[in-house]
Amino acid sequence: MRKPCCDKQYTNKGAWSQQEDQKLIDYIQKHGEGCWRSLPQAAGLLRCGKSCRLRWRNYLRPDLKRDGFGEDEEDLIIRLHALLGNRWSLIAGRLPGRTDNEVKNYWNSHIRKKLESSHRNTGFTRLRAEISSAARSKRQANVPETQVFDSNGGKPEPSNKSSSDINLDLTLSIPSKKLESSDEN
DNA sequence: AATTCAATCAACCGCGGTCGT
DNA sequence: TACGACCGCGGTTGATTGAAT
Repeated sequence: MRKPCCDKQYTNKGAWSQQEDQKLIDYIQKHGEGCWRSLPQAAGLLRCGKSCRLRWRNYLRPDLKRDGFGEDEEDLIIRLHALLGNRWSLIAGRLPGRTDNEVKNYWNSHIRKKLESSHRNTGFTRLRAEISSAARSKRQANVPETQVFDSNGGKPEPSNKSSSDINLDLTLSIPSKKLESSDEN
């Protein structure tokens, strides 16, 4: 049987210090993202692997954008959320340099309120209608709302594409590479 | 200037799927 | 095949910061 991933008795919790960050960065730069279970001990960190993974992926990764969300990103999140629901990791996968946690936080703190208020006014109404109609046509084709991959190799149906020029191709791929070629980022 | 409240975001928790023994 | 650990994900919490009073 496997050993437990960490002994919680001997792990730190809470905010990460600069030294901890540096240890994690140094270790991953040398050895890459490997086994999170053994990483803390190997890197000399008193953290559980889960915490290291989260810190790296949400904050320390060099390819992360640290600036605010742009309008196009916000628009894309709204559209993807309409298609995927709360599949934050999938949504983040279409946004280079963004993490699932970041997208989730942004949705909960900004977009949700914006959409709620726009329901009363109009702002996003047209967009929402567009999204709903796309979702409706998918349902009519007997595709569950969150089932965006088809059964033959993961390629989405061409008809699932919205009228927008935003890339809603949900084929599994390395997002940054794929988007580098199609986006201006 | 002090206090209160709301917004934001990093981090934790628990669950489900996958994989190793 | 069963059991249990690992990994990744989504939901939630708590600390911090800024605005309002």
